[in-house]
Amino acid sequence: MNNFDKPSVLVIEDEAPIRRFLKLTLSDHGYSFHEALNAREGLSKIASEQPSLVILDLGLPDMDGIELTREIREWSKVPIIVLSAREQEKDKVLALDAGADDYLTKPFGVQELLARARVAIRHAAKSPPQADSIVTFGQVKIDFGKRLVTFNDTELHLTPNEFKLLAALVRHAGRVITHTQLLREIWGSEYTDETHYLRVYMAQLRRKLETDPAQPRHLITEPGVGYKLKLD
Amino acid sequence: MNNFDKPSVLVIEDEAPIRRFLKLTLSDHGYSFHEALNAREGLSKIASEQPSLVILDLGLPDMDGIELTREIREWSKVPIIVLSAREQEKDKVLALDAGADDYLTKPFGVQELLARARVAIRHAAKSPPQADSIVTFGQVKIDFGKRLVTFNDTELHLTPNEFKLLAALVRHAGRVITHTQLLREIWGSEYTDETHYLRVYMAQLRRKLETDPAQPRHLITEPGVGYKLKLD
DNA sequence: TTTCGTCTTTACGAATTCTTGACGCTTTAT
DNA sequence: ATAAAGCGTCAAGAATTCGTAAAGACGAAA
Repeated sequence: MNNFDKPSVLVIEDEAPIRRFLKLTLSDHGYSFHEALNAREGLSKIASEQPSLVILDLGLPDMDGIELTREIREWSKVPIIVLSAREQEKDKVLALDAGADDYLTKPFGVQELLARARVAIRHAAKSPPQADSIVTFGQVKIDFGKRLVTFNDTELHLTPNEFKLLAALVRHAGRVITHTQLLREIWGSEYTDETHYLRVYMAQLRRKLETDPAQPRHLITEPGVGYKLKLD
Repeated sequence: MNNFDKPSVLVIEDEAPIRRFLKLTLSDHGYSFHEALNAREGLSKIASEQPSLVILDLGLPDMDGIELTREIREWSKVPIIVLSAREQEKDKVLALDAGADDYLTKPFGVQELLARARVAIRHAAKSPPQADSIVTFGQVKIDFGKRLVTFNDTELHLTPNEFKLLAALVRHAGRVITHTQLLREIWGSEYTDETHYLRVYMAQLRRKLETDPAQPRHLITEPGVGYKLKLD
């Protein structure tokens, strides 16, 4: 659902090693990662994070995984991939019929999981020709699905870094994001000291998106801390 | 697609015993059954029978199953479940990225196959009906049914790769598609670094489809990201 | 075998984007 | 008040990415 730039995955898994493993592989492959340690937390995070995919371990402490699948399906269409140690056919049939979209037996291969994740997300993207997630502020409109930004309804061009920065700001709209956090999200964690980059790119964004770049109304500096995007 | 009475399944499989076995089980479980013994026959029966699901064996005599999957996906969204004796992860990834919706290793359980068939058909039921097979932009007209492209009403010839690239662009018309995504859809997931392929084929497409190839109005470059097709 | 069409690979100039440093302004600390 | 630090702006050179043509590789058909 979160159409900004990266697809996001919610992993519901109580075993820490597998969770860590999934976090690494998924983050490495361009997914933003969220986690829940039990069914209850999983349900609430599906609602709050709106992930584009749920990966769900059947053996959770507080609720049967099949039951959880059914609960999710009562109100959400988010793709679900079930992981399980159980290889019996009966389990697979139950999970799939409960509403799961795929079923993988542990141990599974990373590449296969990633490929099946792509299939699940591809399905979801095609389903209802859902409206793109569009964010507006001032005279600016951002269509993340089309990667299109308009100012006063005239299309304008953003470079990759400009767009990534804008996306990061939108992702955390309304709140302050620290320099470190922004640099990590856009350039990677080796660049957390290059606050210089932010100054240059914020200036470029303001020049393109603000009516008066010298008096920004939306791309706000939080001195000594970071930046924030004011919507409205 | 045949939503009226029974869902129909097309099995593309050269080994007679498996074919017979599938025929029995599927018929027993309320599916109407069609069969094809090779890839060529499979392609033509998908067009003529419009099945609601294709079950496809990778080891066909006349064409690589992965390639067949990709060919089907150029013009059809019918759900595809791949059967294979090969359990290697690489094969699964290739098939799934080529457009298959699921992958089962032989020997497989009947109940599991049936459950996965239900999932596939459930997905298809949710997605919107087949997209229009004729697309126009500028002076270009594309008829996907006939695999025919005209410029100013004069027919012009596209090579297989040119056509695949164009089809991928049309499939995502209006939005930016990343290099990785295009390469994955056209050449497969092992080619995601060969961005130079895109450059030469985009150039060839522009030469054939744009009035002024140096100033493209429809086949647009998004520097550092990918390409997009602007209709209108 | 040759021929033909297509695909793959290479090379290089052109275009775009990124990085870097300089400079001046403002705010904060001393 | 002065110094120091943080910020905004600009622009030049570096680095990357693109477009294009053309040559070699490959396979199918004659």
